[in-house]
Amino acid sequence: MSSPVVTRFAPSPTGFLHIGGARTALFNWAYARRHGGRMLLRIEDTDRQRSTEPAISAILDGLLWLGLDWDGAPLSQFARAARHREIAEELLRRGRAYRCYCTAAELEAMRERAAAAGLPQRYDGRWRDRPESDAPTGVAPAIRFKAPSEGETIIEDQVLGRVVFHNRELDDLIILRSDGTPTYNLAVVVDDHDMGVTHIIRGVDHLTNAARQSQIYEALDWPVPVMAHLPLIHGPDGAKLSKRHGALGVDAYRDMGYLPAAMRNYLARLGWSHGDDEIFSTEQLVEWFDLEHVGKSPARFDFAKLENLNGHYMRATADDALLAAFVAFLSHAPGGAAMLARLDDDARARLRLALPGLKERAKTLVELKDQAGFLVAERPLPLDDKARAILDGDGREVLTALLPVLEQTAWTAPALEAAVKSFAEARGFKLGKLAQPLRAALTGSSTSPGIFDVLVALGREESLSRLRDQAA
RNA sequence: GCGCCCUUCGUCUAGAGGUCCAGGACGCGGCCCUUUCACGGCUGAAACACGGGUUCGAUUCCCGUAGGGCGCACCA
Repeated sequence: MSSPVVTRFAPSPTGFLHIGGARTALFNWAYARRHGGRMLLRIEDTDRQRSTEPAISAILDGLLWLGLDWDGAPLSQFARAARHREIAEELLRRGRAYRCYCTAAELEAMRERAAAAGLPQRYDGRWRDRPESDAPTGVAPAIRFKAPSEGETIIEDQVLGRVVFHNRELDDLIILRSDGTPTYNLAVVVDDHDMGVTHIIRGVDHLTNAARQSQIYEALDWPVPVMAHLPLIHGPDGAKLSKRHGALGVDAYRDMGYLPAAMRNYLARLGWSHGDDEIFSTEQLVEWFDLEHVGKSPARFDFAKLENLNGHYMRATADDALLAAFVAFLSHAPGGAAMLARLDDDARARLRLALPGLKERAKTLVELKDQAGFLVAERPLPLDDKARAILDGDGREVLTALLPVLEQTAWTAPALEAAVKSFAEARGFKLGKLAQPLRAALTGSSTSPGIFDVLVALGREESLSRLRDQAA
């Protein structure tokens, strides 16, 4: 095989694709692409209670929106339960697993006793060496892995380095539930092996699992994949990411008006670096990505930086592409439908004209939407407080005087600018004194893009009639 | 509680024993540009958690301490 690297992203479909998962997927994706390998997708849906169909599509949609694709069809872990059971039996045959007849209540009591005594809460191995003849009747057994009780299990982690676990710290975990369904650690090992996964890149929350899984690989005489555990993403306060921070689905970021390219760039930079490079394309990411430069410490999610980066991408995106992205954004963004409904071909053409000026100051698509509102707003134009104050001042007077000048001017930005400038000079005004009421009357807002671009974008008739409305 | 992991400006990070009185980016302050807001340019404040070692020399290696995180389910 010429492309030996196989990575996988293995979310459990119990909710949306959150930001940490998105980054894990990105790293797996980048690593696979970097090495000309494949990234597989596996849905860890063995928990039938919590796994849902909507969650699966939310995750797939999230990946697609982010621009991350995978190789082959997504694999359902649940569908492979028979194979997992088969391997559990194999472990039993090899003497590396045993049946445990403990009841839930018994295990609970065991944990409570350990906690009360200040001891580690582990299974005490009471069925480990007990003969089957002791089996109580009427109790369906679970199958436990017979973990080595001495020595150490070592993970040569590509991010963390060598991590040593003392085997006495790791108890005999259940690999097959009493109802015959596999448990996470068994399923993961079997699937990763069967799928030919060579590199496991996931969050550090799986580090302990890595040790247990490594033991299972060894018991099966299977090669252990290369492992890399990524530090988690924290909230701005350093604590766990909560809903009010960034623990949102990627769809929430989409609705906040962030561009996928900016998200990719930001996420890649969170915990990974390539020297001092801050802004880089996805192609560069693929070219540069490595595990050596993934940091070991958790990173805090910083919206301010994401926003700044998004601004860069807004400006860097070609007008037509940005327009397309914006229209797509409107179709699902809160309040976007109303604007979309008013965005006929005519309005779209104006928007396209105004875009170069608009995108300079919009850091997100949401801001773009707000700032482009005047292009499709119904008349009479709603005015914000500041715009109203300007017009209620001497704004109307200025407009009235300026109107005839505009009516006689060629309708291009430079011509309009020249005309307004010479008018200002003749009157002894500062340009701002003219620009402010113009802007207020045309956009209903005191903060907006270049006023001459606005005039052009709106078109001669629309502009003049709006100005007449407000001057009257 | 037990185990494991982490620790450079407020934040993301560069740094792989001398090149570091620690560099970049975001954010923040100032100045410039400017009709507003942005953009851009210049500039300022801002960090090697603490304590021991090792070494001629530690941000960089080792050991503690403190702080933080993750894990400890018949969840994944």
